[in-house]
Amino acid sequence: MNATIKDVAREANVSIATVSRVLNNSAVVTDETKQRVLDAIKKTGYKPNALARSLKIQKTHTIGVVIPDISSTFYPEVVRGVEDVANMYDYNIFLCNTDQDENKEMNYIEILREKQIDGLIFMGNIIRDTIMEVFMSMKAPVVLAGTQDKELKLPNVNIDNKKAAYDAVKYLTSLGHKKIGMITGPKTDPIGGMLRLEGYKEALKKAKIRYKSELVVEGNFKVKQAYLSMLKLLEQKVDAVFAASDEMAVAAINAIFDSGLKVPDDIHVVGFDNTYLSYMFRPTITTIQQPAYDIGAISMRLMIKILSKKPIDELHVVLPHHLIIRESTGYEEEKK
Amino acid sequence: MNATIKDVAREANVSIATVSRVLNNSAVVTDETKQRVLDAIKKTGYKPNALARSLKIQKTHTIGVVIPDISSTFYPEVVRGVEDVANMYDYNIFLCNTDQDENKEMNYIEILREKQIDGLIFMGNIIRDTIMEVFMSMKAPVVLAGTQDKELKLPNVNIDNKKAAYDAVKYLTSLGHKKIGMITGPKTDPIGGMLRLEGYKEALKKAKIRYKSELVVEGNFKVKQAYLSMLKLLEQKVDAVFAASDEMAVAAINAIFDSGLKVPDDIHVVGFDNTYLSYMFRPTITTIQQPAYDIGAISMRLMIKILSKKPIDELHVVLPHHLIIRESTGYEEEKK
DNA sequence: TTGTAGGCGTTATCAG
DNA sequence: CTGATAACGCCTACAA
Repeated sequence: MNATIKDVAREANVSIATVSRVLNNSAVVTDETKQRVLDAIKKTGYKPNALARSLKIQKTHTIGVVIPDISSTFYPEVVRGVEDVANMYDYNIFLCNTDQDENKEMNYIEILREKQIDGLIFMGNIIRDTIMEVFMSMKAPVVLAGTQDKELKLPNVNIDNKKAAYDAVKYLTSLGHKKIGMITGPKTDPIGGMLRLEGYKEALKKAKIRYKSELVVEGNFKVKQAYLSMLKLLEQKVDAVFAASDEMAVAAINAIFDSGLKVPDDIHVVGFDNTYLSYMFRPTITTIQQPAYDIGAISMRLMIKILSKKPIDELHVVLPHHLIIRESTGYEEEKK
Repeated sequence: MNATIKDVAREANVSIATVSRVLNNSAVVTDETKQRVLDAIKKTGYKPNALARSLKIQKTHTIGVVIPDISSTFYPEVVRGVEDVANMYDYNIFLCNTDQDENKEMNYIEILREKQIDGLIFMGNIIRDTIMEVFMSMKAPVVLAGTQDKELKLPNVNIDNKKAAYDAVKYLTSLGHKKIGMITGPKTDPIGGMLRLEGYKEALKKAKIRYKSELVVEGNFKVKQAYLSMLKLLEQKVDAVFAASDEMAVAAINAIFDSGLKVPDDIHVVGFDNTYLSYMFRPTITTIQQPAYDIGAISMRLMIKILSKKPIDELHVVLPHHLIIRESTGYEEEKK
């Protein structure tokens, strides 16, 4: 059995209150008794029980992190960002993978509430109404990372996805391309399916290119689907493609390559996310950099602020994105 | 304020004991009162407080997962494995990134103990003596995933790293290569630095090739270092290279390529881990598949068994590895 | 400066 | 079958 505060008290010949005091230096204790307590702690090998403490003070210093899938490309970075900042402020994180499954999401949120998390950082492309309801009724604050709810009621940190897509496609038009295809995320996804598509359309409009629906195919962020999507676009004889993720861009390039064409010689490709795939893959891929780590870190920072009830200047943080130009659009990189 | 068991009791006109009973159906309760309680729960929106419960029953249904870095290639998969199984058995996981830093490791383990985790799954190339000491003195069981302690005191799940390296290099010798280089992990790493090197040596011996120390360079699993290491090996005019990780293999290939040579035409390369880099990268990379997901999943399964005090047939699980032959050693893959 | 005692929200042991 | 009540380990007025 682990030693408790009682054991320490007995050992040091003081009351448990005194022990508690030196533990939290919440009040002045004589140097002498303090030392006795410290000795007793060492002697008994006492470790405070965070459960009991949390129960009493109504804080767990724990936050829940709900993500689609830690084994995908984007999320590990953001979780790392969350965790680093959390650690900095002595918070621990519960990690939950949902696969964007509604039941799992619900279930986890329920459990996290029961475990009395102090806050929740949520990721996932879509915020369902049912989930939104729970969020609004929770006492623990919620921060959305890399997503947003329709009405922007919840604090969130994101990039400007529409503008980012706009920048990507604009670059393509600036290169003189007229027939630009796009592989989007699922239609139901407000970000990868909608905002980025809007950016694409706007860039076309700006370049006075008429939008054609047959040049847009819906992907699901998976390699296989994207590969097939690209095959369809090839039938349309596109001369450039904007994919809503790097993974889909890679799949697209492989499809192009396997069809006997070359990137960037015959077709230009732009991805999204700047996952390390985009620079490890050859040709290296022009892409939009989303600051994954920062999205996580800033989300957690925002959470800390909310938890400490500090005044918050802005509940919706928009982080900068960058277009990174690489070989897949014909840029010659200098060798290291 | 959240409703507590008391509120429910009052609402249903029963004692808190009865409420607790229906909550856990730990004893028979009349259907009628049961219904009253259920109604009261719904009405009050009561959620049990897991903290209080855990404090009482001395179990948190939470396990700590300590890993080097969730944003690296290998660990996300294994964490996913852990989490899936944990979820299956209603456990939650605390995620902790250590960067293999001793202080961080110590610190996290301390905190996890205070938070009363039921078990700990630990990853990291090296098990320091100081850490080992803590492990032995903890009441929560520890499982090592993808690592092992020198004396094999702790339960662990791994592949046979020596045999795996042996298989990789043997394949290279079977291809007729005589001058085979190796980029290892850090020397202090018992697995990536030692076991895999041993396997390399043994395969050479088996092929009656004399071991030359100048053909072995120490890497640190990072891209940059490996790139430079490969440059050194090129001076030795190796005709094949075995890298202790895929990332290092990719770096090696890039170095070879940037030096004006080609893979597999001029030099063959074998990696380790079968991260998705190895099949997304072109040329695709021959590698050893380590079942990352399974390592995580089985570790957690082992943990569950230990926690439920079931008889355990084997405390050291060895999972199968596979040599996956791809383009980097001259294999012509069929196109999808 | 230190000690006493009540309570955080549960579960579990007794009686009844 | 149900209700008091004592823990679980800690914090914190309130007293002394």
